[in-house]
Amino acid sequence: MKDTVALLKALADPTRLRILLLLQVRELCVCELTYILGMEQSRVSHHMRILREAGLTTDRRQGRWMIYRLPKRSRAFLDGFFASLGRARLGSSTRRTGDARKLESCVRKNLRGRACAAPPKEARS
Amino acid sequence: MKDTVALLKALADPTRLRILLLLQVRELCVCELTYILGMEQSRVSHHMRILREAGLTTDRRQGRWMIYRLPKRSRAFLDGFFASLGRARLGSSTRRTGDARKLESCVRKNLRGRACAAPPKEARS
DNA sequence: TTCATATATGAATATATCTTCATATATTGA
DNA sequence: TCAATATATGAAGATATATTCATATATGAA
Repeated sequence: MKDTVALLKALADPTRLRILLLLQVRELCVCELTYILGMEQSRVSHHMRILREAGLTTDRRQGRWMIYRLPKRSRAFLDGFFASLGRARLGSSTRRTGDARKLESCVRKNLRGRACAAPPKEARS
Repeated sequence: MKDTVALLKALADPTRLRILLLLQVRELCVCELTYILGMEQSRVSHHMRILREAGLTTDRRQGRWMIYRLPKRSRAFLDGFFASLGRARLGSSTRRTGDARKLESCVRKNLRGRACAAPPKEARS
């Protein structure tokens, strides 16, 4: 029960849901998430800690970047979990916030280590 | 997204999870829940308001009692939702807390209107 | 109407969670 | 080694949530 509540608390936050939806598409470093979410780096890191401690994500260091991803078990769990919520609830609203679009631009332009340092809440120049 | 987060917040609480698991078995009035959970009546009522506003429960008045139950849609939703969490997580721990046992004693002895008034955190005399 | 029971609710407090700021650590490259 | 970049983290402040206490409302029965 305690574990379940802890897991649900980790999931019951809009920022963390956004992060999980993004990680379903692709593994991401903190600076990419910072760029996509338009938030401060420390804020993102704090959320990543909560996700990690809930067992939802794993990370590995790659050079200066810390890469977060969904391990297989989380991926399977989240598929079922989001399905139980009704995927219409989440998928569409993600696109609405532009997360998906920004993620694509990270992928396309390989922004890691470049636009990452851009100030939050701004589009890249 | 906002709706989803609100729903998850309603679910991410141990007391409310206990209540939902109990309502999966049987509709219950507040005094029965107060007895089973061993909590103050106002505390239970506050939680019931949150569950109601999240659309998870409905209620009807029956005499002096307010009866809460899971409408069909919630029942279906919760089946899927709990399944996605892995039912081992919840079912067993509910029995451990004795909720199931106390619920049975409510059912068996038809305690509504009798043991309901018993002070919380005590077994009936 | 008056009393007892069942429930709801506002307000105060307690507690938990989130965000921000400052700063520490780790890595890379000059 | 020094500087720059990427990330983590402790602490303070801000905000949200939960609990308790007092009290209001509604019902049924005497």
